[in-house]
Amino acid sequence: MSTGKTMRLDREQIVAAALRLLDEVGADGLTMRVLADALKIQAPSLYWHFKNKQALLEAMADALIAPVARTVPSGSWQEQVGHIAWDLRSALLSRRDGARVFAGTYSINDNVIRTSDMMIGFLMGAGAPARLAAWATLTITYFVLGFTIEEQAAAEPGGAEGVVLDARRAEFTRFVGDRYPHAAACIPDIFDGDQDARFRLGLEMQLAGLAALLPKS
Amino acid sequence: MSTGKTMRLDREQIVAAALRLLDEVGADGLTMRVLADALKIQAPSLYWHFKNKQALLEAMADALIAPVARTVPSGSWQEQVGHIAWDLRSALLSRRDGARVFAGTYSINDNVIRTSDMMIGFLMGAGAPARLAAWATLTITYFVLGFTIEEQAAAEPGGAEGVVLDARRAEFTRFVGDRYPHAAACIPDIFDGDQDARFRLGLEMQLAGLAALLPKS
DNA sequence: ACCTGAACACCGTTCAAGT
DNA sequence: ACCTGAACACCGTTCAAGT
Repeated sequence: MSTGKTMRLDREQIVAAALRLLDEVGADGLTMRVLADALKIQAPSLYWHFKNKQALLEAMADALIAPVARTVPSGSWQEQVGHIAWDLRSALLSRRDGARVFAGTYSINDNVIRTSDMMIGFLMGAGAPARLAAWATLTITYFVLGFTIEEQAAAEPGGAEGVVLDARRAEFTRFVGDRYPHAAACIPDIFDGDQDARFRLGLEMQLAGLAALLPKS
Repeated sequence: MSTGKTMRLDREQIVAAALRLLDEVGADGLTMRVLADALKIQAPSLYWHFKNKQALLEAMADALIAPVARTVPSGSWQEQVGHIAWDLRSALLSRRDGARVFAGTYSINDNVIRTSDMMIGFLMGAGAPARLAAWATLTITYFVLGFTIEEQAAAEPGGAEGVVLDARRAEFTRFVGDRYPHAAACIPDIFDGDQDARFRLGLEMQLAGLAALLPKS
């Protein structure tokens, strides 16, 4: 039970440690040596458990979204699909750089299939043919990933609150100058920090688009 | 005019060479040393022109989408926005790993602002308030990026045609087993290779969603 | 079965120095 | 102004060897 000195490691413990470490050092800081240090082993030992770093990252990605789509949400198909999308985003947000790590592996794992299967099922239940259900599921996933990667990038480092966001806003404003009036008019909205509201709007857009493509019943 | 031996380099030539090299070696193969070799200089020389590799990648990203939104498309706002989206995808497709390189920098550059400005303008012309125009532009950009990254990843290496796709299909099928009937029913559609048709559908979904969120006029 | 020590073939980057 | 040579502090990964 207590952390004995001669405890052998298994894959699960390594993945858990790697995810914990991710919060501390970020995706770029998570090297095999740093992870090995945290586990009090030598870096080559990790290669007994995982054939390479990519395999470790895939296991991390799998674990990251393990909580998603664990229960079957009720309500309209919009509520059901929306529920999974919110679930996925919050799973990715649960670790620093979670979305980047997840997208970087773009692996096929058990939890990703389970989640997709559920979303496809909801869409079919709404009357979508297989083709639309499959492709729309991909499209919605791209949206959630792209959104969350950017969200975490904007939040990034130890810097105080919105310091990164302010810097980017200044850079953006400088670039825009007075040459791009439409973009200039949107600066307050582009750098609005209410991520939940933005996500909700993007998701609404996906669901409304989907509704429009559903065959008339 | 001819390639003299003592020609000095400028940033533009380096970026052009880097993009050319990208097609040969891919994003992972594009190291500072390899690029320097191709330019017949030493790696540290590159740091006179670019403060680091990230800055070089940003210049590449800028150059990559320079052709996008070069003329003002006509037609309905759906056609206008759609035109930019297709333009963006084909610019990213023009180089191996183009979408990955572009997304990886997620830099603010002149061409990105020009493109966004145009799209925002079209949406405002369609009656969207600034907030919707800005956020929808981001959402559509996420879609194009996510889609094209996956598209290029599926096409990837020197392998014959659809060999990577077939391997992934086999892996996917194995994972699905008989536990996920909805996903299983979609396998032919998920691994359908007609990327243009998929892109068209995803784009239609974005535009239909957008239309639904536009204030009634 | 699980881990170490030593090494290989790389990276990006710096810096003094050359022309 | 532009480039080189040499070096630094890292990477991921391999492999024989230990227990």
